[in-house]
Amino acid sequence: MMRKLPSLNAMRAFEAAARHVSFTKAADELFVTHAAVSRHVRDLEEWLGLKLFTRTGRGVSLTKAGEKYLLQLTLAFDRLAKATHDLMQDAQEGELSVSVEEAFASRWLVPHLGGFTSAHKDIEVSIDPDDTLVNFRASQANVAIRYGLGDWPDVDAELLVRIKIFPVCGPDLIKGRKVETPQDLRQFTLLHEESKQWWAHWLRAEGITDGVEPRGPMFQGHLALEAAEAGQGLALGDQVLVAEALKEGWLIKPLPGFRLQGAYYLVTPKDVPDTATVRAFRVWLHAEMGKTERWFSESEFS
Amino acid sequence: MMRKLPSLNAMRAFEAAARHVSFTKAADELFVTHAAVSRHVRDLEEWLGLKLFTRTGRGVSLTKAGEKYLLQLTLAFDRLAKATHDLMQDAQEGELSVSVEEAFASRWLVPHLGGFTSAHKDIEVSIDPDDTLVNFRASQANVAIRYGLGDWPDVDAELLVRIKIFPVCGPDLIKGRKVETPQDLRQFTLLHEESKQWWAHWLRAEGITDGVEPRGPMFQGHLALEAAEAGQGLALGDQVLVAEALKEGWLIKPLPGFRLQGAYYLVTPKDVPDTATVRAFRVWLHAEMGKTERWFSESEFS
DNA sequence: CATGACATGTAAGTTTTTGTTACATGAAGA
DNA sequence: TCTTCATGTAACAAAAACTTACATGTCATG
Repeated sequence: MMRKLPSLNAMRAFEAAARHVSFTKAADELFVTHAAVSRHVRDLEEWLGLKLFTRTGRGVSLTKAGEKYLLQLTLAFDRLAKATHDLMQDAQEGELSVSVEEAFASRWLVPHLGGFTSAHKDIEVSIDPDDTLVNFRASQANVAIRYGLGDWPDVDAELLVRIKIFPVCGPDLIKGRKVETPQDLRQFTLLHEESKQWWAHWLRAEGITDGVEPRGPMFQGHLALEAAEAGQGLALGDQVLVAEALKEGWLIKPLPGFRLQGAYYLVTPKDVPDTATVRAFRVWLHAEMGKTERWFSESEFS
Repeated sequence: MMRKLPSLNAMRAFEAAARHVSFTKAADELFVTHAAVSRHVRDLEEWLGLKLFTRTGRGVSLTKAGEKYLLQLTLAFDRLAKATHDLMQDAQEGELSVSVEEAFASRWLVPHLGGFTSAHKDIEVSIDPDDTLVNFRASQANVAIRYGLGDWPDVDAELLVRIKIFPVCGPDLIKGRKVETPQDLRQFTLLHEESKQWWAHWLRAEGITDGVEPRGPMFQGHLALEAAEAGQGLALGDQVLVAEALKEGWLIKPLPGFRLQGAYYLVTPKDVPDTATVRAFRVWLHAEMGKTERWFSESEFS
């Protein structure tokens, strides 16, 4: 597919001059001097080997060839301009792709997202579950929500909420049993999540050095929490991920927890300004997360 | 009509890269290095504020936005290429506009042109009668045929035929009268052409200093010759313009003439190479003019 | 697993294109 | 005839485009 094309800028200058039948008006439209337009048209005529304008000392008129060319060039440049405008319009208003951990997706984002989509009917949100930090260069995601310290390289990260972790389990698991101290967990199965070694942290924070084994079944993503809801043991959850389950009574919080250094962050490509869509999502996310936090701090689980 | 457009070259580079899904192949097609393509695509993505490709370390794949954009850009660039190609094709093969003096047009070119057009059915010839030397900048003419010394500025001029002028008149004008010396013209009306003061030249060349008035009715273009054919007097003609009339007997040549310094030239814009059409016309013109010259030199009128 | 091949990314420097400025020319109108 | 309007051109300046050299990452192969 070899296209033989003259200078595209010269073609553009010709098209404007031909449309206006005036080099001066074309220059105004293109924000250059008339001399630039004159130069471009001359160069184009030379390249083509034929005359596009006849000159009359005080202006120009189109040759027949020039008229034919104008018609086609206008159509082509219109198409380029429309395609470009539509593309940017879509990006502004159309699609938002969110990269997020599986657990966060299913336990917080999906249950809450209805509020965002109903308030922004023109935005189509797609959720890209990914337990690794998004590589914005290799992904279509516009934003990511990620647990961590926020110090990832080459991205901008804005803190959403600091995390507290605590044991949770199904309400039937400890019915009729005494669970008042961390030592009381000895009799139960501790459910672990693969990517977060939080049980060891919790036990250490509670001063437990022996008697309670920090080992147990290993689950991917939010499956540890689902196993806990199914009565298979105790898992460690954070207030964001278990808020709904606590609210509904699927999980209870038998013992206190502690605040982690980590937090959830909204992550965007480094130094890339928000599109309107990303901006809207960012604003909504802060507000909605604020609601979850307020609920939790005012609840019996706090 | 303000179109907001990114760098056209960047769009072109993107389109090629997207079509090939390869920066390297696009670079090959555009005769640049991969680095230039990479730079253009990066700049375009930045301008648009969205990603057109996802990068995978060993190559690229198109985003959905990139796919949409490719579709439109291919259509637009195809149109630009086709319009350009068609235009040059037409110029090569389609149309020839010849600027020529009225007399030459009606007395030589039109009667002979059928040979050219029947041998080149794809070329549409238009004749632009103009008694002044063509200004190629302000005219649609590709070529001109012009009498003169060939030293006009800013054009290329190629000699076609040197001119001889001599008196001609209708066959009935001198019937029963003696016309053997220039002095014998005293009894007749001398018909003048406005732009060429040839009678004075002819009389001087014949050594006539008195007795024959170099004044008479003044005609535009070839009208002096037509008046001569109509029996209104004697006109001075050249072998090219009067060949047909002598051949047909509409004019006779009662007295000899002499060779002028001037000639007919084929005139083209300066330093502009022939298109195929102009080339074909040039070749034909030389051949056809050669025929006229041969006929004249072998005839009783030479 | 190491290495080579393949492909894109980037910065600095070079080349080309594009644009500006100043002056020139020609046509139209008062 | 003079002024206004519009395009043309050459020389110079600025910006865009391109190249070179080096870097990084992925994939395939031995």
